[in-house]
Amino acid sequence: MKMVQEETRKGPWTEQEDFKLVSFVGLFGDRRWDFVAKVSGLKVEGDSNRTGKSCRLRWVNYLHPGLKRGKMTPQEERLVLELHSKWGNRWSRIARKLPGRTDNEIKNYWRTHMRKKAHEKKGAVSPSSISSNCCSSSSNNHTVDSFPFLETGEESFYDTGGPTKIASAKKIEVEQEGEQGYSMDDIWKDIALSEENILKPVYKSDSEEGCNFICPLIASPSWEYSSESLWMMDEEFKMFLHINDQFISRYEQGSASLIG
DNA sequence: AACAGATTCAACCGCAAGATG
DNA sequence: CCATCTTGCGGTTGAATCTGT
Repeated sequence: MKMVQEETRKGPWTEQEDFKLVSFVGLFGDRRWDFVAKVSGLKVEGDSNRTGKSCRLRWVNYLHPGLKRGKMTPQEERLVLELHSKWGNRWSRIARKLPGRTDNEIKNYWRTHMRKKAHEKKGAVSPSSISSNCCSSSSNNHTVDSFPFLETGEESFYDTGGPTKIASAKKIEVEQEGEQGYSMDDIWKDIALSEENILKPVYKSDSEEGCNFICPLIASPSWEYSSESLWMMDEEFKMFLHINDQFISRYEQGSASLIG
């Protein structure tokens, strides 16, 4: 209810901010965060509501279409333990091995895990660390070896081009609690629709299953870095802003009708 | 039902590395 | 080569939520 103070912390992101960010990342790709923050209006000149850094974080940890939500599976837990024993606190590196999970999430998980472990140790001293710990429960038929993506290179899941690969490795289901009036799923759908109507993008029609991954608005790798065409000049850019306004007003309508 | 303590998770910060001019 | 800017990473914080009493 009561939101965070506005002194140093900018506080939680609003749905509208999310929508703006998603829209502009779709247009410009998930690089150049400072630029995205500025053109989306999230970062106001002089004021610094949402820095590029902040936008990136929000995208990576929450808005990225490939994100899994919900609890870690026993297999994932085991993998985290395994990799952490190998690499230590290299969270981003570990996260690359767990498609759909972010370094932040893993980091948080680890903290929780360590706390639990510390508690357990209080009761019983068990040197049997990682592999025998937490996840060796009955349901755990998978071993680390069963993760096919372990064999692949360390392509970052955050890469916009990544989800396609991830989708083929593992179907990701996004759990929606349903408590949000306008979930990210809805936003993505909405964007996809808007896109069809307005932008006529290059669309991967063969990717039904991975609709969480392959949002048509996400800049495809093929043009993401072609800087000359991408980083357009004023007039063209104004066009984009105009289009985005349409997105936002569409969103606001939808949101308002849900909120009441 | 009410409270306290524990847990979860989104967000921020500082720093370092890489990119760019 | 150097200065500046941007991005990414790991650590930390604190509000929200859950759980036990």
